[in-house]
Amino acid sequence: MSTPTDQMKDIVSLCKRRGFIFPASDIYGGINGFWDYGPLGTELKNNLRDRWWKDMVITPPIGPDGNPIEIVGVDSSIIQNPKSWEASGHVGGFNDPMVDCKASKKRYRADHVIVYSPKDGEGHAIAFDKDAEDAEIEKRLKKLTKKAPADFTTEKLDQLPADQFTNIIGPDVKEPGTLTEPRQFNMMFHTFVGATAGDENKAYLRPETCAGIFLNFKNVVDSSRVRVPFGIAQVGKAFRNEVTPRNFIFRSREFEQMELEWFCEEEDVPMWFDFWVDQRTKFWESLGIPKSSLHFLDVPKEELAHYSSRTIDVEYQFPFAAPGFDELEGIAHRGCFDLTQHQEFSGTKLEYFDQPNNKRFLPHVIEPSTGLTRGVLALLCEAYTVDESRPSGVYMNFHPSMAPKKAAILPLTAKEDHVPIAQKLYLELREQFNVDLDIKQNIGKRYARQDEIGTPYCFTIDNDTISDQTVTVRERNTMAQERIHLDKVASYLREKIYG
RNA sequence: GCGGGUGUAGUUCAAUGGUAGAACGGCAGCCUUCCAAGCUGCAUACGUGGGUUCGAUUCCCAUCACCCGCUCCA
Repeated sequence: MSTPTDQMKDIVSLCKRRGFIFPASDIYGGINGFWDYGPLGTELKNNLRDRWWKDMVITPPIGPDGNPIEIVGVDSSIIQNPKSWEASGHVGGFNDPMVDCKASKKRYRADHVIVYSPKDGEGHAIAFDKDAEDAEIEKRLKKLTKKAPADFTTEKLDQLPADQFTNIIGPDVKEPGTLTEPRQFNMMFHTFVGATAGDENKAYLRPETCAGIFLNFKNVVDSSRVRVPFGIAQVGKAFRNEVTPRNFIFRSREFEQMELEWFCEEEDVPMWFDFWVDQRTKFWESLGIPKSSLHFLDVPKEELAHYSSRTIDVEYQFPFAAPGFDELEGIAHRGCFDLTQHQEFSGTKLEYFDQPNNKRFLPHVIEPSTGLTRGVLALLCEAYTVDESRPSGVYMNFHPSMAPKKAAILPLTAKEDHVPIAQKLYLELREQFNVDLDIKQNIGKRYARQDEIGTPYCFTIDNDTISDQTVTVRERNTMAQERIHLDKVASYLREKIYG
């Protein structure tokens, strides 16, 4: 019986064996939280990225009014003026000092620990979690110090100097001195702009791509003739110093996002929100992710990010999450938080002027934001199909439009008669499709190899090809074969991939 | 960051205090008219760094990476 863990291991090793994904810096022993994309993984990732870009920017969906909606793209810098991250809330929210307790092995946010210090300076100070009940506090204080709450002053732990920590009894222990010094956990990678390193030229690698969209909102409006409602799309790398990178490329420290910021009027938010949830669902389904593998989580109010009043997470049933789901995409109503913040911090007016109605306002934003690299992982997991009955034992059931290789051209033998025809077909097809020409070894071995990298079609040239100009098409999932004319191969492929 | 586990070829595994084998995969060739056939040959590994030892892939320590459980995931 194959467990979800086994399945992830199998997927990871197939990815390495066939050149989808490698550990980054592999020959140096790797580096935690980073992965490299090999020849096939790069094709797969590009296919997903290009399809998203096409669906957003080149052929955006038809809106509720029957007309195509308007979306333009940008490609912003990974490093921006550091003030932009103060405005977005990342500098404040991403830098929480944490303390560890050596005895209880627990970790606390320093500002979430309340310390009761005795007013008379006698005895130990007692620490509590910020959510501790009054009765519980009173009881524990009495037990440990025989004093009442009124005999103490209270402060947050991050307000106290670290040299006093030796006198503090941690929230989950009975002896003092088990709390470590507060440590900064910088979720944002930082770097320095220019040759000298110092606080005055400190900068950050973006922890999300969307900020670059908001920073360019005015430039796009001024230069592109877009009118609300409209969207700005961006694909790019983002970086987060995750505490625990886990689950292959699911949570890595360098990853890639595909984000759309949809700017609309506040009163239209509910309509557009539903519109985008629907559109994004259709997107994943069209790539071969069945609705049954997806789950839609209306994020509870208390778990919403600081900027959002409503978020729906589109979750996928990753093997490591089974029987649960984990986040693939988030569709968030960000209100006008970002434009408001950037307007305030930058001092630049970002209001949109609606000329026909002669009004100025900050548009509200719906943000469908998905991890490109998480999407790749979902495609890999979904495609991975065990089939003991075939030589490879497994095949990758990629949707033809996502498959790294669309077809393989295989001369049945390496004899002189078959190879030239195969080469000619290959040279024709590669102008339109990413295809392989594979001449060596027996045909079964070559089919098996293509199965394992998820190539949906193989065209085989045999003696009949010489006499009647037909080739065998071998379909990956069914292994069924049919003959079609050489002239029809390109249109056949086009129909299967895009039709 | 904590606790537990693992680390031998590209992959999956084996053996061993006296420097390593297999299967599959890869490459080259023979043979092949449709699913890893058969035959021949070739290449490739003890994560890294210390220590113990005459000698370490094996024992010990550290480190790194991966997996599981916590923690974290704005």
